[in-house]
Amino acid sequence: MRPLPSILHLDMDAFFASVEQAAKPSLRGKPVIVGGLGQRGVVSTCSYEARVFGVRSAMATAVARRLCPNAAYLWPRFVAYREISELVMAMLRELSPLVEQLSVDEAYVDLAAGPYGPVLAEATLAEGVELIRAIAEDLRADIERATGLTASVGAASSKLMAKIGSEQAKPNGLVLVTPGQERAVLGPLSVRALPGVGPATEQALRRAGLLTVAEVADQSEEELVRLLGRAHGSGVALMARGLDGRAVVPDRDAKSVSVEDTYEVDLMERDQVLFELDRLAARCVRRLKAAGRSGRTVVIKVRRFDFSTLTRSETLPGPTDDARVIADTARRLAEQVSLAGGIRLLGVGVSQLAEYTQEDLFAQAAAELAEQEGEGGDESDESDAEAPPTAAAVQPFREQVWLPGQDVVHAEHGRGWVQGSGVGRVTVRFETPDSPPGRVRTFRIEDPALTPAEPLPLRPRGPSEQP
DNA sequence: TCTGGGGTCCTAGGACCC
DNA sequence: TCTGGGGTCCTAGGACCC
Repeated sequence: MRPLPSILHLDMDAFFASVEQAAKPSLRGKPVIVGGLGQRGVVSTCSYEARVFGVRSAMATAVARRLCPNAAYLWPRFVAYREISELVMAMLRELSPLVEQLSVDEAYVDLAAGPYGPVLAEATLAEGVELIRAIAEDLRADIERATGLTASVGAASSKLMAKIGSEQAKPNGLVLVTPGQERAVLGPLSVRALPGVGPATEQALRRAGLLTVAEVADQSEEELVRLLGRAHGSGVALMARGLDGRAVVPDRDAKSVSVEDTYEVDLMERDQVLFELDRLAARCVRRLKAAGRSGRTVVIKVRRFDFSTLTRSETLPGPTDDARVIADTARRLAEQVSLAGGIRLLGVGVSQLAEYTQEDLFAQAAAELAEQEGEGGDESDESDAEAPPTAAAVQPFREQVWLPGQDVVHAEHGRGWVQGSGVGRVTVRFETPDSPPGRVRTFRIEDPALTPAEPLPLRPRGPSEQP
């Protein structure tokens, strides 16, 4: 393992909720809960003020509402989060070309591969540690200046310890694990602190009387393989001893693309299921094409009323990105599944992805052209006739839907966000990232003066607003 | 109070081939 | 007439992560 703690793990603090507080001045210092707000929604992220009430990520929103009825409940604004994420990731890339992004708000950075690498290579342990500490603190300060958001950072000689470090640093902190201190830091922690140890592994270890990382580290690898299986057992054995030689690898190509929907009311009818599979297949194909990929294996996912979940898959002779082919395969797979009791969730995915090279694109375009010219309108007419009625055909004029948290602009009152809506009214708070907390006004939902808007960039907070 | 949506990796059994 | 081992691919399910 490397002699200096030159791997950083950066994690934005309560990311979605913090973005909302930065964008919406009236929510600063208040409990904010971001997630699905429907009957079957779950919490994505909640602010630290909400955590005091026991609210947690992945909790049913219905539970959160009982624990913290006075919080602000907001739908996620992914466009805004992605913009800020790109800003932060660009800052990380200035420290090293080796940036491995784990999610929208989390990444590893290998400082040894960047501009500080040569200096670090010459440094003593004490010098190196101080330089890395300074780099990490500068980074956190830069991120806060640029976005108004705080991040926590762990620095260590391995990914494992850097991640443990950032977890311990939260919120708004830095923890640097000095090389050699790994086992001392890990030992007292719960086994759950190890990445890859979830509820099932925790239970398996608990049945063997192992609760802490130190207790796991005292077991032989053979014993852990016996308890947890080949790959997982040896992985846990190494991690518990603080051993982790994994390299920081900049982002790999995706191996699958999938989309899924949980329905507010369980689907009972076969026709409904087939219709939804068509929509999901179309969405999946849009994402596939946007990524310039095609796939060979089509998977459907079905979750029943009782939460039991199954998948069915079929591997095609060659890769495709054709919506018709994928939808037809999904429908065929659905015929193998009983609908009794109702369907809560449907998903469509594609794996065994292939790169769509230029050649493939031309080949495919030529094939499509030949198909259209050769076969005429017959085939497409037929498949259109078989297609179920679309939502638009059934309900051509959908009302404007106003989601809590959504950005809007009013012709007279300017920029604001939707605080809530119901019974034909929508309530808007008029404020922007750099305004003081704003006033609330209520409109008819079809008020033509009110329209959806793009998110505003976050501005750094002025000194007077610093806590 | 009731469980999202997007992924990754691993395991195991059966088919098929040599 | 009975009996092989190994490798690869496909399918299904499960654990885990954010």
